[in-house]
Amino acid sequence: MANITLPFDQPVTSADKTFVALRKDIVEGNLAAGSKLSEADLSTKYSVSRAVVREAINRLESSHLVERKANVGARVATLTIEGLIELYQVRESLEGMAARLAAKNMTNDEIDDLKALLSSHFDKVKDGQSYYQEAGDVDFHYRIILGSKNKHLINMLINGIYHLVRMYRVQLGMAGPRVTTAFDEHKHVLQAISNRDEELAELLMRRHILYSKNNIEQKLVSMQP
Amino acid sequence: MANITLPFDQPVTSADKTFVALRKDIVEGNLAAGSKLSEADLSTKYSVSRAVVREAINRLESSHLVERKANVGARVATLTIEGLIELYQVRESLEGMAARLAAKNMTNDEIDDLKALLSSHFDKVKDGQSYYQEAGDVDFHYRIILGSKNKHLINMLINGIYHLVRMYRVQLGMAGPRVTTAFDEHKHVLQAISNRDEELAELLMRRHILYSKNNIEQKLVSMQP
DNA sequence: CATCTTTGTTTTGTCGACAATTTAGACCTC
DNA sequence: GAGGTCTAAATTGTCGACAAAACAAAGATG
Repeated sequence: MANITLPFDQPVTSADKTFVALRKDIVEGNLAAGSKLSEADLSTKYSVSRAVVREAINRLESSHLVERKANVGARVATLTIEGLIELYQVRESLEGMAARLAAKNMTNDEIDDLKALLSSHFDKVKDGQSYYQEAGDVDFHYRIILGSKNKHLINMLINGIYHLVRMYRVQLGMAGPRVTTAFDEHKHVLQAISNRDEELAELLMRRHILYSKNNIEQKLVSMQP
Repeated sequence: MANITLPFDQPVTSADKTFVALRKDIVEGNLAAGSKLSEADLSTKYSVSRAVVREAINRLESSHLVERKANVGARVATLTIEGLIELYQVRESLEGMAARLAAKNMTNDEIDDLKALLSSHFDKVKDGQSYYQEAGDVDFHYRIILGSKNKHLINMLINGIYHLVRMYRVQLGMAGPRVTTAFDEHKHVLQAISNRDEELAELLMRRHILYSKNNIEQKLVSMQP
């Protein structure tokens, strides 16, 4: 079986660090959505040369977090409802495939681990700790994506789309309920994977993401007319 | 022939041109798969500074055409059967979604245009001109991808995956038949889109790509044991 | 003989300066 | 006052030089 090169390479070079720092500031809204990114300003702000800022911005562009025009400059991506919908369409497609491949390629050990993780989530949900907002959900999806063992898929989702999703979540404040239902959905997806039912795993994952999209969309239109 | 050069911004800056030139040389095999990309060498070869070569390489990395390690350098992507399979899995997922969205979002005019294009293909196939190898197929898929009207999807496929697919096609010599069957598959996809049947459009597109993958895979294992 | 260290070379990473382009505002024309 | 043209400022693009890290070859040590 093809073994995957490790997913979490940590930042080593200066451009790496600036990239990560910038990404964090963008995702968390310290750099406002839609605002201009002046290379000179960022250069002084992060205490590095303009060259490394440029390289960082280039990578941010590949992550869909900034948009760039030749001879004009870069702007932080703007957040719109249409954009969110488009993003979730891509997610539905890719993560559905990830679930399908996970049903085929995850080892039994990996599946067992994931079951343990999910049941630890269940304990916390049961105890009334309404955690699950973020970390738990992300962790579950992460493992399935990695379980697909598909290099392109992993890279696109984890280095690409994922951070943009988080940017939407953070800045539009998706705390929301949907805790217990989402938990059940996760359980069913994992059950399908455990049964090696590729078709069902994909179907359930797609529905899970679709529900999630509808939920968020509904919230947004209700508070922003 | 309606060989449309697409509504994508053409290279303007020097780094853009170098990026396009490098991409071409990689896709067509002038720079061997797996070979090392020395910044200094490329700098002299393309008569630009090392800075622009670096920027071009960075973009090539986002296109999955080169792999890069910090403090070590960049290598042209290597072509393997596993890699090809993974690539087609992603294609199946994304282009399936593109077809679904095209069934929803393409205008009637766009659909009519595509019908005209396809019937012009039919004439050529009927006349025995075994064209269709490349341009026709690509053109058809392109239009559906664009018809999805999904920015992320379009960008991922056209700026990303697409060139890697072409690299595989060129370097592994996929001329192959599969002309008439592929043509029929295109016809049926378009029919579903015309009927605004999203579900069927996605299903048929996924099958079309899956068949294509199986076809290529079969060829590869027969000539490479 | 194998292994580790050292040292010199090559390659990548980072920097500051200059060139080219865009942008903003003053000025002119009608 | 609207519109256009020109100049000046600011910003991005490109370059060559230096710093730091990886690589390779020779020598030292057990």
